[in-house]
Amino acid sequence: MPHGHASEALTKNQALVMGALSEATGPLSAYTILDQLRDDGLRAPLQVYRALDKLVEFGLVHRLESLNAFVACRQPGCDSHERTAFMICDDCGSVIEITDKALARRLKSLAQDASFALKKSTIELRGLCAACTPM
Amino acid sequence: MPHGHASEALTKNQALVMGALSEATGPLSAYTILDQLRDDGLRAPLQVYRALDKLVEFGLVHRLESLNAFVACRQPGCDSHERTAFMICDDCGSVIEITDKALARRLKSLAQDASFALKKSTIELRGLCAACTPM
DNA sequence: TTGCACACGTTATACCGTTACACAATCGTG
DNA sequence: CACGATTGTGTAACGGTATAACGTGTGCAA
Repeated sequence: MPHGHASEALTKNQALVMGALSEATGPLSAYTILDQLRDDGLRAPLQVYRALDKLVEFGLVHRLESLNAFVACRQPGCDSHERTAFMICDDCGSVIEITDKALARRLKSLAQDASFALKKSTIELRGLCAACTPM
Repeated sequence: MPHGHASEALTKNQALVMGALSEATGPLSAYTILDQLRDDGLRAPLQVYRALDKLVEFGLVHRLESLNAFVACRQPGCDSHERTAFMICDDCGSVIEITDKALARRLKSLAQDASFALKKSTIELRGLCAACTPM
């Protein structure tokens, strides 16, 4: 199996959760995932949360803090997973995932100015996507 | 009749919740606030959440999405409340509140590039503050 | 073999937030 | 003033989010 994270050998539960997120068009909550996977043998929240923890760790899934939900990573390279920004449409729920070097630089610089050892950035922009913006 | 900002005439519950947050050294969860205010007559979560909603609306309090907690706004001017960034120490829980024009500009620009009508930015940086960073 | 690391399964519980309903105070306008 | 509209309040019940504390099984390395 080629390159990096994306080819981790996932366990059964991890694969099930990853599958649910990959097929979804938008973010899913852990409990929504659980409901979708009951027929596949998942019975308890913890089974989903454990899988999600690993998938986030592998860089395959992002957690959206402002939604308490999760999305599959859509980035090609999937690097800079810790500096990804999201635009979340309050109307249709769609999520745009972006990584921007200038933004990352600015955050890094701000952290340095404050002597803050930056580990992870949560950047979630709320508003209306192009399709949902009235003309 | 909201216009001032910082000197709003708060209702009783709002003042109680604001007081709890102002005295705290760090973020408080809604339930922690409730516990602290039981002796002052607050009995139910909703009383706290209603006050918090208003305080956030007034710009006196920030919600930290990645903590599910709330902090009193420490900014002098308290403008640009929708574009504030936070550095949250994973060790001691302290919160540094900053607003940065360059950062705000970059986010606005990214949103424009995506035709995204930006309403609110959630920017929460996790890591270690200066005091908690090993030398 | 023994110990360790890790995934898994289950129950119970804690924590976060809202819905629904009812009542009181306030305020603007006719 | 009287009326309705708005806003704040109080309570109970509930639903959504996440973890604690058990215990099991497996693979692997010392």
